[in-house]
Amino acid sequence: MAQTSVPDIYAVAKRAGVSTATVSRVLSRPEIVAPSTRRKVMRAVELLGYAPNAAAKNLRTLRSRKVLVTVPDISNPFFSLILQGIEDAALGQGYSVLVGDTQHDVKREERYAQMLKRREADGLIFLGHRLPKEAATLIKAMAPRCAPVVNGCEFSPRLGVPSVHIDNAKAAAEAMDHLYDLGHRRVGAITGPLVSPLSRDRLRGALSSAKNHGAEKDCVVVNGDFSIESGRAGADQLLRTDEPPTAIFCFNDEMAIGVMDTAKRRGLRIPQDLSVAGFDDIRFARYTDPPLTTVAQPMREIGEGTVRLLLQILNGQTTPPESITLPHTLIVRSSTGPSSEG
Amino acid sequence: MAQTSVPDIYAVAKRAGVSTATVSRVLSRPEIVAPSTRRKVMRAVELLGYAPNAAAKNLRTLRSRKVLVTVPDISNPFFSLILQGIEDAALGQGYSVLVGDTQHDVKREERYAQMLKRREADGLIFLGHRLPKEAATLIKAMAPRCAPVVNGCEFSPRLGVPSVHIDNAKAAAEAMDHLYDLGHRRVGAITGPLVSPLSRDRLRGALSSAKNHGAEKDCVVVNGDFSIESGRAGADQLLRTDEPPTAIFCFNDEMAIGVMDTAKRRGLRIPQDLSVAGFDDIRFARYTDPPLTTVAQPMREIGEGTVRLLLQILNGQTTPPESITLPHTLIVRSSTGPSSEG
DNA sequence: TGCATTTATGTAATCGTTTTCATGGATGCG
DNA sequence: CGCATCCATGAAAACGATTACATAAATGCA
Repeated sequence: MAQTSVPDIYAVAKRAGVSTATVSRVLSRPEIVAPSTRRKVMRAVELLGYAPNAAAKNLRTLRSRKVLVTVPDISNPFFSLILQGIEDAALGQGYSVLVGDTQHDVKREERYAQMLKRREADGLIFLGHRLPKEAATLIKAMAPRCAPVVNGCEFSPRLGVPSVHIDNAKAAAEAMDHLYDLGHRRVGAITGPLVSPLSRDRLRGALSSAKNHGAEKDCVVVNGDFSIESGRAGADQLLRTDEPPTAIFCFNDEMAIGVMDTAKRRGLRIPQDLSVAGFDDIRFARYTDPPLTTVAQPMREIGEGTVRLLLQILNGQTTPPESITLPHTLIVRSSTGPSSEG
Repeated sequence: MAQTSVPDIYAVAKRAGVSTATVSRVLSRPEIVAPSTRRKVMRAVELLGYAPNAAAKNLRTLRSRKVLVTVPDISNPFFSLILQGIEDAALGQGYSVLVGDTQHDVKREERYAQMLKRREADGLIFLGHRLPKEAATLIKAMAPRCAPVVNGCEFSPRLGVPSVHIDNAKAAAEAMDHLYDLGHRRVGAITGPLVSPLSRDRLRGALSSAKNHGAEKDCVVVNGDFSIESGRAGADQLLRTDEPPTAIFCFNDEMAIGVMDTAKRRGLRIPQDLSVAGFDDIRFARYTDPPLTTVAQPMREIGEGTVRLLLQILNGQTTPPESITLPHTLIVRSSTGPSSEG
């Protein structure tokens, strides 16, 4: 009694009195079939509630119309905004997004990359700094920048993969310049993990600014890992010295939040006693107390850009795409102020 | 010269000197094939770098081993933590996650739900409050709670879909009780969109607490939409009255952040002049200034729970699963304090 | 009107697996 | 030793679409 089974293309063809080829054509290139048949078929499709089986289609066409995105930590607002940009752009192009939260774990990164080989996805966008081995193999087997693999945020020419990113060195230098311009001399910096090119670039930029201001000797760098906790630890380390810095530049906003928290607990006022700057401009940066001076990255645009690059590769009509550098902006709020030592 | 094409199961079979059936068996149920053959096959698999084509497998088995998750806004830390729980649990069970950021848009919700019909995914976990039409059809065609559709956060018996959630009414009541216990009498509440059962439940709980404390008349409710901005607007509305509330309970943490921001701008001290409580305990709640009193939800566990429910349905061995209510915790930090009017 | 094109449709091969069924050899048992 | 079972394997039929090729009808043009 109940028509339980899912209708297939044969059911539609039969119902419309045409062949399956025609049904397929109506659904994919309606313009090549006669209007009258088109209507017949469409009616049957609607009547039966038919939708083509994705697996069959993928098998036949050898494409999945899916993009795999590996992200170090979805719950990190920085990454989730990029992801949103990716998802949005992908949807617009008829692709859907498979996400892999790698939790910074190599094993998981590799596991997800395997999905490429299974043709579970047509391409990979990875947001970490490590290129999975599986992807590396794929790349070596193809012309440079022709493998369907794209990076977001990290830029490293060695990887042989196009990426979308900002000029991290320049951005970091601008943040430091801002602190020096306010009259600070002893400036601390809390980095991210230095295995990532992104952190190294920022460090390079920060140090070059210090040098430009003749303050290299007074610039002390401690390593962090982008967590609030490590911002705290870094602040403790920097502030317990005899001549503590009067300003601290953190390589992301979370660490800056940790720094402010620790500084306040130590009775320091921000920015009067300590200026703090961050990086990323996550949504909450403007609601910290005081609002955080930080470098804004165009997260959504980074995400959208990676999709654009990937599709260029997948459609493969043009020459292999170049990496894209997007503009950043230093946003001065009230967590930074003139040095009280001036 | 270059062995460019991807190896298929025939290549492996040939190389190992067995049939494709055997290769398939080695890969899916190794224990049923003789150890010697198993080794031969595995060697060939590794040599050729073979991985079974997902589309072919899906087509043959009629399962995709994918879960579709629609989330109103990935960049919202509340949802992204749930998503992380989902992703984690799914990976553990050999499923991967297709994410759909719906941006609260019905069109997009429907569009994603279509993927179920295409068998792009085996099941749907939706985190909003609306059940997509496509899913509703599916549900009606099956026994109650047997369709592969599960909800997270929202509980509404009417939907006919199991869900994982906390007891929102009780949680809201506890938050309000806490304020009344501190001696507050004029308490404001800023709700979420009242179309969602979750907000309605919280409102019910909040009002019942007010009633229990004989403070119904002094409880004023304004509507918000879970954004920081709406928290600000709500605060303005509540605070510009003649006898403003001495405490405000917000239905999420973002709005609480907005409220604190506005209150400070108006020169109020928190908690001395105004107590503020939130809901969710997002990561930043403990780093606001002062740290936010809020109701903690077990986001990861909610995510994991939805996967468990969904897999129960998909494996369909047991009876259809019941909804799950997880425990919440009121976390008292320093954004709430005794009423100064006491 | 007759022939060359064009247009609309159908037939059937194909995508790469899994799995049913059949089969031959090895094993267990009296 | 002979028969019943069991085990390991292979041959071939699905799974549900797309599309190259063939063909018949419609059209254009002289």
